[in-house]
Amino acid sequence: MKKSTAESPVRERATGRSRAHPPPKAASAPIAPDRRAELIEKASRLFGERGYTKTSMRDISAAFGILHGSLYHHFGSKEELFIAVYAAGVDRFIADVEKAVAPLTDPWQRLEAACVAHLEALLRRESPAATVLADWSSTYTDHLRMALVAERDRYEKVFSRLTDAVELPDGVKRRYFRLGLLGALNGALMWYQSGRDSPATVARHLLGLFRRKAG
Amino acid sequence: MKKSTAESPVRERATGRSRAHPPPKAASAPIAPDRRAELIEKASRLFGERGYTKTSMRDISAAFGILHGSLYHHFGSKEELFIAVYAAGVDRFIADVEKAVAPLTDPWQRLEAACVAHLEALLRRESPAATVLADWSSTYTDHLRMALVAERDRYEKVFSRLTDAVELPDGVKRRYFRLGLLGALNGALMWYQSGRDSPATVARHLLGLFRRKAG
Amino acid sequence: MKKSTAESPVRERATGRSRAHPPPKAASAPIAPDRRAELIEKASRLFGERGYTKTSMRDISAAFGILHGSLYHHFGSKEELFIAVYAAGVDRFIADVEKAVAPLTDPWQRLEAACVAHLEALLRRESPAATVLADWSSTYTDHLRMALVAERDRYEKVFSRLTDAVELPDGVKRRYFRLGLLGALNGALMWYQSGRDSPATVARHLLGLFRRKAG
Amino acid sequence: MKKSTAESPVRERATGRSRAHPPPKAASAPIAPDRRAELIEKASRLFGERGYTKTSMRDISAAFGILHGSLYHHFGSKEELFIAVYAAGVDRFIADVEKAVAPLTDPWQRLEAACVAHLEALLRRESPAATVLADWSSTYTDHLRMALVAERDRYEKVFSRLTDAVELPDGVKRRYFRLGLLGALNGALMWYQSGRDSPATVARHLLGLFRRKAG
DNA sequence: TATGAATGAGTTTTCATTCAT
DNA sequence: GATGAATGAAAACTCATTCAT
Repeated sequence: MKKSTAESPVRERATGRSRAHPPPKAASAPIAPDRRAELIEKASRLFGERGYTKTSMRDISAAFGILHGSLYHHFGSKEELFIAVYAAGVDRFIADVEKAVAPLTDPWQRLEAACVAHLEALLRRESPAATVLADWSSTYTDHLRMALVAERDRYEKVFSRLTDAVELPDGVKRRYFRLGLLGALNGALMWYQSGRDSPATVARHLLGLFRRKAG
Repeated sequence: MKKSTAESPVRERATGRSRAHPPPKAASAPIAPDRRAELIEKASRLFGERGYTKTSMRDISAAFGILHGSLYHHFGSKEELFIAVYAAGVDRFIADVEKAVAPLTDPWQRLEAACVAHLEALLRRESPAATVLADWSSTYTDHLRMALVAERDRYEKVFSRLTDAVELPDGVKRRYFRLGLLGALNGALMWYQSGRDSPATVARHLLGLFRRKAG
Repeated sequence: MKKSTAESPVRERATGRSRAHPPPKAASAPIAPDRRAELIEKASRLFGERGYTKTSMRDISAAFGILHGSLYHHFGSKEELFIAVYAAGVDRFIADVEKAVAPLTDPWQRLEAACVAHLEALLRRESPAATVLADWSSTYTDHLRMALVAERDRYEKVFSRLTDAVELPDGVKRRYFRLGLLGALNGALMWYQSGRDSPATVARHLLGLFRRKAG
Repeated sequence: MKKSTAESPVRERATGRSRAHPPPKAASAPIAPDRRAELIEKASRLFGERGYTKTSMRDISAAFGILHGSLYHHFGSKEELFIAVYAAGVDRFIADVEKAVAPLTDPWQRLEAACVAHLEALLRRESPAATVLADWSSTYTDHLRMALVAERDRYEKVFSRLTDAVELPDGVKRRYFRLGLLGALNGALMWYQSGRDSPATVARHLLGLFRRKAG
């Protein structure tokens, strides 16, 4: 729902069906505006909660109120669906991070905002992207894994720009700085318990561990 | 349950190799010396490579040279087997870390040695413990997850002792320091590529990111 | 049923090309010129290559550039479509044979020309008629099988006229002569390999096996 | 049943499990002497009647009185089962032909006996081998087709020996003689109607069409 | 005529588990 | 301890067909 309107040009690419001819009869048919997007949304939640293997096409179709055979009208395979879901999740991560960063100019402030946005999105656990950005289960097919890696890289590229802008002490390799930071954040998926510090606080604290006074 | 109390009996059973001097074995029967340990070893490798869901009892029994029905003479269920395997993996992690740390006295040196040992064990990927210390797939049953968490905690307790000994700047919470560090290390599971830096080098560099001159 | 009576109207509809001089088309509407014939053509090729069961309505509609639901505007069912396709194939077989035979008068020469035409059409494999004239898969419904038999008979009638005209030695039953000859020819579907003798050569040689000097 | 005892050494190869160690405890366990052979027998009949695609694993398991999942205890896949069934059928064809031929010495008499045995086995339709020796549906996977071709060749080799022994007029290629003859016989699968001539009579008549007085 | 969505019954296959021998 | 047979539930996927728009 949230995402069915306009707002992110990214989704166009993510869903794959870039709609060559927009519905000309706009006024007459308010029927299914974007069943597909809705479906991705629902599947997202399930995959996010139960993981890839333990979420069956039956589960998804049931949640969507159709028979499982009918799912294949929309997606050719479970993998295809998962990739779409994942891509949508990455889109959202990127959007969140970019929105958080936009108004700021100081590199460290921008990075901090990004970490907060990242951790919040991660712990919201609305999409498997959350999980998969962090965890690397051996559960996937090679084919699937490759598609997922591509998506993950898409996100990391966004993150790289932020870590690259920051000033670091001599001898610190940017690559390890970035990967270490992301690792530290993503680890929270395993140990974070709501009730204690907020995601934002945790994110700030974790980033603090990596930050030096002067350099 | 059985294993959550004492802390050592578990290891005995699980790995079968933690005892320096072999049991007297005088009066008792010369039964199966350690089929069980062998089984755990084989299962370990499979679970480690393919993950829990994608490793079937058939696969394991085949690797062990028996029929899948026969596995149930050794372990009551797949979960039970997995927990044993996982516990054995944790044992090994602990053993590795403790061995690496033993000859040293300086806290930071000890921690560094531990990080190196940890990352090496992790990337060796010989056991699912590796994966599961790091990744938190939603693949498991609640029951299973609880058992696994207990094991993970067993390991983290060992790690805590080392991070607790280290001197940190004011304002750094030890908990986040520990979790951040472990997260950074475990993240390598996703991005480490043999051929570039060695696990040891990576571990040292990552730890370096968390280290301050004075305090 | 529809097609079993008259014998020619079927062909008209099926192939759409059996008419030497184009229909006057004066008064009538210039509707879809022959979408239907085009469809049959496309379906023909698919059924011919993959067989009845392994060719799905999806495949056909895709080859035709429409959605599978839309196929049902043209044909009420898969069986109906297949029968039409098959009938068109038989039409073509008949046309080929008759064209080959037309200029000749000597009975054996006419039969030989027919055999050549038959085998060439068969091995071109452009239509399931090819296959089905020869193979009798148990794949079909009773209903379908009956319709197909009727079509096959239509073809065999043409062939009968040619074998009946030929002079045979005493004691040779014409029925077995005809069926044996057709069997020998159709068998080539299984073993013919392009690159060796041409279909025409093979046909002549096979017919030769059935031919006696005097009688 | 018929085939579960001894009689054909061929079957050993056909079923593929040549039984390394014969059951030592012969006297004690008369339980399932050859479930596998029984299964092949049942499957044979079904495949023979309905064809490969239209016979489901469900059908087979039902006919055998077990659940469909249990079939996979005996055969790894439908294709594997079909190949076993087919091989068993070819075995029987070979056995029939060889038995019929054994007491005779005159080449033409031997060939005639073989044709009779062949056609009788074919029209008995007890196994898909019957069908597939004759029909070459495009229904099969490449993998399956190859396995089947190998089996068919095994049979044709037996037949070749018989056609090779016979004296033929000059100019008749033995290859086409053999293939033409088999084609003529196999064609009967499509048109034979019990009630008219017996298979033996038909076979003799068809062979007669290929036979010359002197040379 | 065509589309897009859905149906419902079917397919093969996988797998943890049980149990008599 | 091990075997071999079977269970039963679930999985992903296919496909002919229908129908409102």
